[in-house]
Amino acid sequence: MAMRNRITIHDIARHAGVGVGTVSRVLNDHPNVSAETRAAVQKAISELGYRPRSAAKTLRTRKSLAIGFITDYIATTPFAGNVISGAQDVAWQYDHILLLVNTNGDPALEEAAVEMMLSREVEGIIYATMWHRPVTPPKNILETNVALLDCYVEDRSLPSVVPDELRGGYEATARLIQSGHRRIAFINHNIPDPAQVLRAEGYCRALADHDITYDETLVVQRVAEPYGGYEAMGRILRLSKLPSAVFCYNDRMAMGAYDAIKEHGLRIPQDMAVISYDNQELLAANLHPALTTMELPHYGMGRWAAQYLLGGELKPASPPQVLLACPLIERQSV
Amino acid sequence: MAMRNRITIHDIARHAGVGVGTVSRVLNDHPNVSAETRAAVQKAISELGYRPRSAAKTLRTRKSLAIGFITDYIATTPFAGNVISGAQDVAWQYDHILLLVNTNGDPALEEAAVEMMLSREVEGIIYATMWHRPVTPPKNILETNVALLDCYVEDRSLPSVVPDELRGGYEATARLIQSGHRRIAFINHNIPDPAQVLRAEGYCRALADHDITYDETLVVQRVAEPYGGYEAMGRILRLSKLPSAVFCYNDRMAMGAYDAIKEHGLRIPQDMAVISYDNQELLAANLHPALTTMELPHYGMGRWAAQYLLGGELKPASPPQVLLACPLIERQSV
DNA sequence: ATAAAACTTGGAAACGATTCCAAATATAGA
DNA sequence: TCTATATTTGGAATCGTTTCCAAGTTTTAT
Repeated sequence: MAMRNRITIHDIARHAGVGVGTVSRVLNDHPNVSAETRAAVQKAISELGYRPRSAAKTLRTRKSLAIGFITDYIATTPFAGNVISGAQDVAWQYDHILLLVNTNGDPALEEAAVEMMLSREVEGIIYATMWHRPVTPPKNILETNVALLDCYVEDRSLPSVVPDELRGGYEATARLIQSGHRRIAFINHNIPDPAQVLRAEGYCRALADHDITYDETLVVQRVAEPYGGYEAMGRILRLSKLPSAVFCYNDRMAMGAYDAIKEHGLRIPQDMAVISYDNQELLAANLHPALTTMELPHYGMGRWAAQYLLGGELKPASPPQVLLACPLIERQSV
Repeated sequence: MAMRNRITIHDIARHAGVGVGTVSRVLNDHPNVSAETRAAVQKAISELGYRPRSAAKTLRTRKSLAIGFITDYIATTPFAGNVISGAQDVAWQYDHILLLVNTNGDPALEEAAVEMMLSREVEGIIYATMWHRPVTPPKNILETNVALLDCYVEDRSLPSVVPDELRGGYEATARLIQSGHRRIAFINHNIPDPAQVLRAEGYCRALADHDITYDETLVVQRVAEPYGGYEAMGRILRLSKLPSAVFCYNDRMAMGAYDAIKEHGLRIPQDMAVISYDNQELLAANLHPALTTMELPHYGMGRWAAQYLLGGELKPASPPQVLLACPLIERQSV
């Protein structure tokens, strides 16, 4: 293998009887090359099996046709593939490639990764986290363009794309109300993070908009795992006046809630409707009944970030803070 | 942002009062540079904020310090992160970066991706699939080093790393036998693929090694989804002589089997032990009881592939076909 | 037919590193 | 002290493109 390809643009030029400038011109299809010349060069290229050396091009043009992608916990989440896929799809569309580094959240590694990417003169860097939160990226990242994905900096000084949690919380709740539910419980995460507070806010606003008074006994917070959901639901089911629906912070908690509901002898959705957040296919589609849930726009965020970096629009003075909608995935639990 | 860094090795040389060769030498810590000179150069480097242009280095040395990573369905599987993480960890250790392209199985895109990577003079390419199967990679991939990951070519002409399905099937079955089970059902996928046939083979051998006669009524094949597992288990539970344990093709089928077992009024593991394959955390850890399963060595395959490409050992004449063990993850279902 | 404008073309210079060679300097051995 | 050897050093050549300029050719307008 690896038979080294030593053919250069000069060989092509000689073989086609033209100058190197001309070869370069046809390679980059510049105008102002006569049809015959172009054909001759094309022929030489295919005859000699020429392959351009991208390092030489990058050196001369200062464009690497690459964007960096730095992420934290890629291995521990099923969402990673979607965001990478989104970024990759648009990168490819612009003839760019993704330089990927996974850091496991190690700041030293992050900084080294950025340094490596700067050396490679990337067009920009996507800094992605696997759950929505504020971050402080290494400062050297400011030497190129950045797009924060599923995260943001507190002072909003960097462009960012995150899920529209508030609207998601609102719409989930509204969906329940629309089905006739008036007494709706909310099982939330017990640690404040953007998703936690914004979904709660959405829940409240939806209630208010439909003249349902907020009942604090209906919202209970636990750890965001199935057993947390189970506990929370258990508590709710001990209430004297039961709700007819529940909105869960995520699919994992909903999974636990399912168990509690079933153990309590209630049917889903007839006796208790359930809606949740994340759309972890594996889980949501396979629970009984299948779980209705708000999807996190991972693919879309990937696309947005790459598009922002490569789209070439002037970067506005104040960095955009984009919220992407979380589509409702209807299944059987409502 | 993007304040262009125009400092080169020549600026450093001038500022430090040395020649460019010397600067290069300290940059690559070659021996034969006096301590004072080295210090002076280091000083100049940090004073001027020099950052090497990797394109120039690559052009001259023909080493890009990068490896390609081509994969098919990255978005649709929760395993993608693990294999990328494995590859990335060793790539980084060798100061290399991953160039990632996701192709969704499109052969034209695959070929274009390889071409791009060849232009970039990668050290080698990892060609990874998301489920174990034979493949035929684009021919141009042969112009560099390749490592096939979770796949192989029929004629075994390319190095490959895959899970040791046979041994996994054997050990899963043996684990059940070790717990005293003698009548063991096997719910398998209904489409022959390497995992399907090899796990079945492992099951058979384990039985044979423990003098249990193979009973074909105990093995039933269905689609590899929860409902397939449910159907299969239903069929098994209608047998006049019930097994006391079942080995499932994957966690998803096991999920369906759980439902059937519970509906039939049996307890897991007391009345029916369950073991399966894949270790999809999200599922396996959250079923009740938590599922004992064989883990697919995704991280390990990622490491192996990158190590093979970068390790620098002479490539043996006959390409290695590596089998990686699938560790048993003990939970509560056996 | 001629001048002006528009296309084509060749090839030198540049991008920024590494590598090699020859020269300069230091060290050791006698 | 002087030569032989080892260590340091500077700088030209090189990697393979793109870009620019000047020159040559064609087309158009008058």
